[in-house]
Amino acid sequence: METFPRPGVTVDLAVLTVLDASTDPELRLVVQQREDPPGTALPGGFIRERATVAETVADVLRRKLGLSGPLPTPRLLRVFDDPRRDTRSWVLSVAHALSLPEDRLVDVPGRLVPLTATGGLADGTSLLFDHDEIVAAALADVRERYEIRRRYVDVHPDPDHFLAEPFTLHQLRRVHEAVVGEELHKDNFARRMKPHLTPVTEGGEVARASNLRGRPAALWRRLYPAHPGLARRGA
Amino acid sequence: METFPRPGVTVDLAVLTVLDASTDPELRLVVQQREDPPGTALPGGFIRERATVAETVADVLRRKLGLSGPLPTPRLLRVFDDPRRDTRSWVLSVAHALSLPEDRLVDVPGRLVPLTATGGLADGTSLLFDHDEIVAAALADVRERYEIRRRYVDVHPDPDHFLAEPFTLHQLRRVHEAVVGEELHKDNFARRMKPHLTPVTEGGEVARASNLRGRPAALWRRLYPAHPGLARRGA
DNA sequence: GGAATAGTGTCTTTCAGACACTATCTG
DNA sequence: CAGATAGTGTCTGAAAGACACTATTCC
Repeated sequence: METFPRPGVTVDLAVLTVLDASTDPELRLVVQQREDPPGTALPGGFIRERATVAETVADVLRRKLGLSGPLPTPRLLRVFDDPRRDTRSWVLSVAHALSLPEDRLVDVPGRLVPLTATGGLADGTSLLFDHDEIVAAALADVRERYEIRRRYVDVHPDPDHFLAEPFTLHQLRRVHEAVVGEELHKDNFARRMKPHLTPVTEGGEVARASNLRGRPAALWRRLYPAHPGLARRGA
Repeated sequence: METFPRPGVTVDLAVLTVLDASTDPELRLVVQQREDPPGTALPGGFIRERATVAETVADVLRRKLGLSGPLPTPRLLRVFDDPRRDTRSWVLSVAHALSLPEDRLVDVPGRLVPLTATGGLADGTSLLFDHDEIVAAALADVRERYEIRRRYVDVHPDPDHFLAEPFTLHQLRRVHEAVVGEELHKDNFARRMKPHLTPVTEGGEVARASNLRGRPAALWRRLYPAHPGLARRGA
C-alpha cells in the first residue's frame, strides 16, 4: 500500500441554541476567542489517533465547552478543504452543526452571539478561517429542519429540543419563528403541530399555563423523542 | 500549534449511470476489482498533498476510470470514519456520489452492476470495506433528487442528465422509474414535467419521434441547464 | 377499421394560506 | 364590563392522485 502525505483533520462545531426559548426566543451561536491565530472562531479540534468524528465532537465539547454526558447527534454540514483555509498547515475541517438547549450552555466559555438572516454575525465581525461559511451552512441546516412549509416531509414540533416541556403552542411557534426568521400564522401552525403533540393532563383535565392576562393556554408535549433528521446523514 | 497523528484521507466514488436511457433504462453502478485487499470496490484514491476534494475526485476519475474533461459536481454523501473500516491503516473516506450519462462510461475499466431496491448489489455480493454503505447512501441521494412526489421542492426533468436530448415524455418517465424504483402515472408525470420542458420545433411544427407504432410522441428539451441539487452541499 | 401509443379533461382529496369568528381568562 | 390571549370554523386555491376519455399514427 502506498503512503501519501496526510492532511490534518479537524472537527469544527457550529453549536446553536435558542436563548429564552419560553419567553422571547432568539437563535444564538457559540463562538470562542483563540490565541494561536488571534481572533474569534468556532470551537474545534483535531481528530485524535483512530478516533471517529463522533468521538472527536464529544472531545471538543468536553475540552472546549466543558460539556459531557449524552449529546444530540451532530449533523455533518460538509468538508471544508481549501488548502489555504489555514495558512499554517494543510488542514481539512469536517464541519458539523449541533443544537443544544440553553440550559446546557449556561457556563460555557465563550460567547453566545446572535446571527443575521443570512448566517453572518449580527455585530458585523468575521470569524477566523472559513468559519463564517460553516455558520451559514449550519443556519441553513437548522432552518431546513424547522421549516414547516412543506408537504410529504416529516414534521416535528421541536426537532432539536430547544424548548423545555411542557409548552404552549404560542411558545412553540415563537421558537420556530426565531429559527426560521419569519412569522408564522398561529392557526395554521397549530393545525400542523397538533398531530405531533400530546396534551398534558392533570386530574383528567387539560393542564393550562397560568398567563398574566387572557385565556390560559393548553400545555403540550412532543409525541416523538427525536426527529429522524437528528440521525447521522446517510446512516 | 500542536501536532497530531494524521489519518489517511481518501475519496471514494459511487459513480451512477442509467444504461439504455432512451430505450430500456436501468440504473447501474461502477465497481472495480482491486488487488491490494482483493475484491470488488468503488473507485477511490488518496488526497494528494494540498489537493482539494474536488481535485481528488477529478484525479480518481482520470486515473481509475480514464475520464477527463468537464464533470458534474460530485455530491458529498458523508465521511466514513470507522477506525476499523480499513484493517491496514487509519483511513477516512470522504464518500461522494457522481452521476454520468452512459456514453461517458463506455470504455471504463470495471463493471456496471445493477442494484437492488435498497442499494445492495443485485448479484448479492458485497463490496470491500464499508463500500456497501456508501452505495446505499448514493442511491438514496439520487432518488431524493429524482423523486417527484413532493411539493414546494424544485422539480427538474433530469437533474443528472442521464437522458440525451431531445426526448419524449415516455422516455423521461422510464428514466425516472428506473431511478426511483417504482412506476409513475404518465398523466401526472407529464403535467409535472411540462412546465420545466420546452418543445422541440421544426419549421414551426412540434417535432415528433418516429415511433414504430402508434401516435408519434412530441420531443422535448430541458428548460434549465442543471438542477440546484447538483451544486455542492452547503456551497 | 383495429391495435398501439400519445396526450388531455376532469373529479376527488388533501392541505396551505388566510380571515373571521368564538372561548376563556384578568382586572 | 373591556381587554387580552387562546383556539376554531371555514373558504379559497393549488396540486397530487386517479380514471376515463380523445387523438394520431401504422398495419
